[in-house]
Amino acid sequence: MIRTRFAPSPTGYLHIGGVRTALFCWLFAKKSGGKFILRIDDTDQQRNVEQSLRPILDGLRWLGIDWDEGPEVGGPYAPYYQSQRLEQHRAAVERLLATGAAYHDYATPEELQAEREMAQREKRSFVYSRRFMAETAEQQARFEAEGRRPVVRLKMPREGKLVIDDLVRGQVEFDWAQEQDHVVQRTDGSCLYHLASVVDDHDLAITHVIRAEEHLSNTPRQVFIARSLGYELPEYAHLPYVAEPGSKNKLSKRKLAKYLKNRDFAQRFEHGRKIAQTVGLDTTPEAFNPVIVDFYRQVGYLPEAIINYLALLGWSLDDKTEHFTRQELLESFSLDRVIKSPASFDPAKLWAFQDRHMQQLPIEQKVAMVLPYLQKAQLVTAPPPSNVEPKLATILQAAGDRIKTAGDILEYDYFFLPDDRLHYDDKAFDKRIRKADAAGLLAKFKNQLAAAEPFDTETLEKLMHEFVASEGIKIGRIIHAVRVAATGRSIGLGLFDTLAILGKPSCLRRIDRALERL
RNA sequence: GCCCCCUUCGUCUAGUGGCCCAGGACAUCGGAUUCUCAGUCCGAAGGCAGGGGUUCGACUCCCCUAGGGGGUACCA
Repeated sequence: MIRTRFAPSPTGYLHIGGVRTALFCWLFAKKSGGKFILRIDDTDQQRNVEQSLRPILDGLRWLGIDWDEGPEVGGPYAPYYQSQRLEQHRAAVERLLATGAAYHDYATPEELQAEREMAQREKRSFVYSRRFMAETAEQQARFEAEGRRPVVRLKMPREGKLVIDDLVRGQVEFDWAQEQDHVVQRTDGSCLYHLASVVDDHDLAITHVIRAEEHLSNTPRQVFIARSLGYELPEYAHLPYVAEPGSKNKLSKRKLAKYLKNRDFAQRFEHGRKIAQTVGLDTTPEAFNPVIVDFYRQVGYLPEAIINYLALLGWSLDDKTEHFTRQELLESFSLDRVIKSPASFDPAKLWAFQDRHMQQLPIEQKVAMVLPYLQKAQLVTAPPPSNVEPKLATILQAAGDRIKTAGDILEYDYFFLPDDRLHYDDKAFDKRIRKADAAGLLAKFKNQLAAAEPFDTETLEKLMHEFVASEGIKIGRIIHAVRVAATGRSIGLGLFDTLAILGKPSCLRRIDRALERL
């Protein structure tokens, strides 16, 4: 049984790169009927773990990356919080000490630093002299008499090689002599991450450690710990990290300002910000940032699109397949087709996936996605009046692929605004009505509309063509004017759909209002 | 400094010695279609980091250089 884990720290947000790692772990486990475990590495978090974890848990759930064991779902290997496993970590350190794989060290930081600098000056790698190593009680007593306090260090091998068969990188070799005698337990008795991680992975029966490549260099010390503890080694797979748009630096939440200089990034951000603001969300970089998964949830992206995009960020099936459902991913994913080099996050490409997945979404589901945005913008009450959902379905039908994220519905607020609260875009009004000298035509066309029966798309289209023919004008002269009069804007859905959805009374009132405005 | 990893169009990638004067996708730029917008269709431009080998033949194998990343913490 394959068991993989994702082990986030409770940082308060779910990073897009972290999601990619979680996704690969999830896919790998699930495709073979294994288990995906969520473990919380909260050893250095003092407070508010619950609160800092919330966005991570919610984000993963929203994306459909569900965990078989972990917070809120429990499991046979509980607890799944690293902070609740301290006893096991300490016990492991004791065993390391007992078998001679680790020792008490009484060197001061300054003494160590001096050795390090010496090594650097001599252009060789630093290896601790073990001058303050204490392996017996007598040695310990002597150092303690000098007022020194110990840490526990690994007694790493000083010869030979370690060969790791990494599932994405192939064979990677390390010289043991290059490794440090890393600290595993601090003076205050607390344990360090690598020790805790190895012990927890073993205790949770993790078979495959799939994680970011920043841990590749850390693997030797972890292998040493695991071996010394008599553990069977897990398989390792080190994933490349997700890089910034247009560079190979690691994607970072803190560099939003820099990323916004990238045109695509800025466009997607602006699009999202407009939506977030109209529904009253916090749009500070802390809360609203395209590097964080919440951004996409708030703007109304589809989890399926994000999953599809992220899966292809560092993995591919072949030279042409790009569109994957979750099920298809589960069927075709494999670690050996994971790329070794970092991949830049490209918001424009994510957008293209969003567009495609949205186009394929059935109307009823779009209605359900979009409705909350109208409610948050106070254009529709909650629960909605009975006519709203059918109306929304019609709008979405007419909108076709113009609505690319759920929040885009807010572009069409004019379908929900009372006629007397319709806002006119001044530029559009000026150009298409005032300068176009369209008042007379509008008034005439309004009379035609008043007589239209039934008031549906086909009838209105026919009406318009007859009108244009009888007036001997180009259709452009009237059609844009009508659009601006009815919606306040110069762009939108097909005009006849728009008018039909608005209904006759609204259309007439809005044209009147536009004429009065002149 | 030392160790490890990585390097194909702007970006994501296909490519495991001849199928490649390198294929697809996003983005870009043209053109067509439409009442605007979105889309759709057609087309264009754009790349094997550099240098040495090996080979009849190299994007593919080897070496070197350069660039990027990670580790080298009583961080995770």
